[in-house]
Amino acid sequence: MSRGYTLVRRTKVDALATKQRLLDAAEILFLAKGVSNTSLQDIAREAKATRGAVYWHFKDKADLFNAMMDRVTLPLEASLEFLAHEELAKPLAHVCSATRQALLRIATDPQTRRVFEVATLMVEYIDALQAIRLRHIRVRDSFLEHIERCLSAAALNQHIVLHVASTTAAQGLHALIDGLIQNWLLDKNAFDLVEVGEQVMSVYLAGLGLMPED
Amino acid sequence: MSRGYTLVRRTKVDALATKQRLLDAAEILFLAKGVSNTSLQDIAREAKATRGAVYWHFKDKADLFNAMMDRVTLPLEASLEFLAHEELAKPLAHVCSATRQALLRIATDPQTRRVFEVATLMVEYIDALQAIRLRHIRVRDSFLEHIERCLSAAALNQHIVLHVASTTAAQGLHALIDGLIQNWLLDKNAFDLVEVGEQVMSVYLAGLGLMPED
DNA sequence: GAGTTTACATACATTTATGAATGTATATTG
DNA sequence: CAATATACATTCATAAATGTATGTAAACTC
Repeated sequence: MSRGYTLVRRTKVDALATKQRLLDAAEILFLAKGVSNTSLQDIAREAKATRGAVYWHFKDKADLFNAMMDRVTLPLEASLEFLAHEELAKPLAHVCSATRQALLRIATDPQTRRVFEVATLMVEYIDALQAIRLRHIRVRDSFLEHIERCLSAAALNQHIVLHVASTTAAQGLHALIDGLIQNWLLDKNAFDLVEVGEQVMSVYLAGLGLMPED
Repeated sequence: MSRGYTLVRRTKVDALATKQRLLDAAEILFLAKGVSNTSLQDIAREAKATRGAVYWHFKDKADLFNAMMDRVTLPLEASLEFLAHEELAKPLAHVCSATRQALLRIATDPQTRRVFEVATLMVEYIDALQAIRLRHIRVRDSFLEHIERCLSAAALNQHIVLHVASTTAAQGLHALIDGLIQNWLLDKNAFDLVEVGEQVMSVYLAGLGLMPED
């Protein structure tokens, strides 16, 4: 039964564009209506495509979700990885500026903010999406390791002994930043993320007995 | 068409018991499969009832969800309210012990932990459930106010000036505890919630320039 | 330039959740 | 003790989402 198929010409570049449009649409809709409340139909429509396109590019919704996350988190992880291998003359200043960068990015880059907000507020950490929980844990752990090394190095540099175990110190710093981000996402008018972030972090570092390096 | 209805006797007490069983079932299933992935059918079955019972006691899933939250958070909020009106001879010790209590409760009381975990990881903050987001914000704000008053009072008592604005100081402390809880829920084997909580909090308070009161 | 693959669009079958409607036996009330 | 309300259980109709299967035209390959 041959009925009117609309003329199209799809090159590889077009296909990639379609894929990105689908991911863009997913971001928007996931944020607006929640992940499980958004159907693949919705996504296709928003991207001006059909479910056929969705199923061509992705196995299912979980796969699409993961791809959406990857688009933002993989670059972030890569830059973290880079930072981790950097030589650290001023480890403390390094942690501070890296954190500042992260907060600034979340506060100013719409895509990053969208995806973070989806990941923290608009998705359920069910089995089918366990990849994100595991990745979340993995990223956190490598982040913790990095912070811990920096704090230890800073303590050594400044000839002091941290007031608590370096692992604990790192966990606290991470919780502080993480908690701040979550709270900010919950209500963005409550405070200035970057400003407050810097201040409370220096409070915490002072509490550890560390002096600012700059 | 009169066909075998199973004999039952339902008194008001029974009805309340049924309602509680439904809420218990919801807690378990929401935690295991996520809120939106759990049907009212599932809940009824787990509670050894039918959807008829669910719709009798609750308007819909959102209503049931809110009732489940209320069962745990209303008592918590009440005790917070109580603390807020308490006379504060030792404001800092008070904040510390209240926080300790909270962490201990989350770490040891299964129901509290379940509901917190559902609220942070297993639910999407969609419009239909906006009540929880609003409540979350409301509870946080009253909590922040309380902390801020305590920190200001402590600073006054100790004749010092906080290193940052009291609002900011409170936001940091809250983010620290909140972030710690979230991280612990994400992976309970990563660290001891109560132990690490106490340590990082004292680090933070020291950073503010405050001495322990006890 | 014929064949194959790509990149979708469309159609179909199945499952599933929901809300409303209705049935009904017991409890409660006047 | 008769009437009514309670506390469900059952049934029904509908809507919606998913995955798969299939159609198809343009792009790519040799």
